[in-house]
Amino acid sequence: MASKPSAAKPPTPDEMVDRIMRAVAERRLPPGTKLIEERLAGIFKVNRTRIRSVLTRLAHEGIVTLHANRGAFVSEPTAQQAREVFEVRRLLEPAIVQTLAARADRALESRLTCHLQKEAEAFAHADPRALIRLTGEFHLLLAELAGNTLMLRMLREMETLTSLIIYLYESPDLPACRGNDHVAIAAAIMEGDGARAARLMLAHLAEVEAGLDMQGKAATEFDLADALGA
Amino acid sequence: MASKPSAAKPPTPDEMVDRIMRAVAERRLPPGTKLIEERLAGIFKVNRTRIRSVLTRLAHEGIVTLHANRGAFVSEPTAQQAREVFEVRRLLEPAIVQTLAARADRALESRLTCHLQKEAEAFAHADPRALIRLTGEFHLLLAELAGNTLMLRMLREMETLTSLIIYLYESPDLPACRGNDHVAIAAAIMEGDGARAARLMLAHLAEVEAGLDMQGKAATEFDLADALGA
DNA sequence: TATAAAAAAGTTGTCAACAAAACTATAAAT
DNA sequence: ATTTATAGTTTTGTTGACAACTTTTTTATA
Repeated sequence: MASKPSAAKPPTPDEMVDRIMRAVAERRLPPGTKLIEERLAGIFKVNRTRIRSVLTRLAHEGIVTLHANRGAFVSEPTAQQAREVFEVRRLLEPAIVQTLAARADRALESRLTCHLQKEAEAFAHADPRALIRLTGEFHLLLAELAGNTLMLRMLREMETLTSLIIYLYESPDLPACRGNDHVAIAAAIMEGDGARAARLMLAHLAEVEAGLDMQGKAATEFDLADALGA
Repeated sequence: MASKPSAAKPPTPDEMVDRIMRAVAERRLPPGTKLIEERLAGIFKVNRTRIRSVLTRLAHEGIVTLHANRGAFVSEPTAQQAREVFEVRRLLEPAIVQTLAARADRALESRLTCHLQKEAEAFAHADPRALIRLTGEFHLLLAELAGNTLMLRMLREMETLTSLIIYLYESPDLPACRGNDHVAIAAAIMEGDGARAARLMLAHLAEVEAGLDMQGKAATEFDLADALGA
């Protein structure tokens, strides 16, 4: 009876941010989607003012783009922005796994194996939405286990951006991290081999980035701008 | 006549964010300061609604902390948060200078030498406020020159946090980067010696962090919490 | 039919007033 | 003298209305 009351409690701003971020990460809100304030207010049963602050926050994280007098849209990262995201991730995430390998214990192992099992299940059940979410959350789990909340926050943001980037630039192959990269990285961590874990993570990120085609869409946008400016 | 009209144009949200961030970085707004919405609205000649969104943004960057029904305060980073900031900076900034060293050219050199000259002048004129600002801006200049806007944004945020951290935890010696570290780093960059530049930057950050005393204040806070919880 | 102007609808930006909560000062009581 | 209760003040949180701007639809004209 209490599972889904029609008149639900109003969600906190954090919950709304999370739900929108998740929707973006799971690609239920593709890049370019317009986010109408009143519509969202209706969905969350909340005043427009609240939505406004939520959109401000999302815009600050780059997940949403605000156009003056025109509203909020799910961001469409440019190729340049995409490269920047991967550049930062290549600096942070290898360091994270190296740290984790140095202090690998039972609790950490169980968290990792538990997550990898979920990924395997999603793959086995051919549940692409869950798989997309889980492959992203693997990276966040590592950051969380490393215990640096600042870094976790930054990576959460970049992970969502990465989801948009993959949506925009990936060749049709669906899953971002489809190989067994995650398994190999986790194994290196649990064996305490930090250097190998870091190397594998770097290669993993490079592979994902290499799987993108950053010419197509971004190029047309630039051409358009040039054409109008000339 | 147009230099400072009493009825000035209303500043944009970005300008207000910048001005508050700068005031925090220059320590005119010390940690713990309460930021009263109506007061700010009066100062900027702007509606309270605008101030509200500005404070939301600053809170999202961690420079300001929001307490429900109690308002906005300039953040007082904990020792834990301080360590996290330096951990991330140690990962990003050496990489930045390494990149710069690889593509050092005339334009880059002139930007660097120009900035170092300003630092020297501020030091010579014994202008601590300018010196504090400039030492912080040196790190931002490097990020800007590296051309990664995402990283620049992150470092801007962390630089301001660092200013708060130094205020809270540094032993009485004033300037954060008082040595000639910046000069040495810039020299290594301009000589194209990326490895040395990275090593110097890492040492520089470690030195600044080592100059902090993260026991005192944070310890009392934790003790208080423990005492009340027991 | 195609193009351009004009009207209508929809959405965002701004504001001021009100409600709720927290803080301060004063007074009463132990 | 210290604590507790109470009233008053300040500040934040919320709401609804309206103005300004965009987009869409309709209408008029070539």
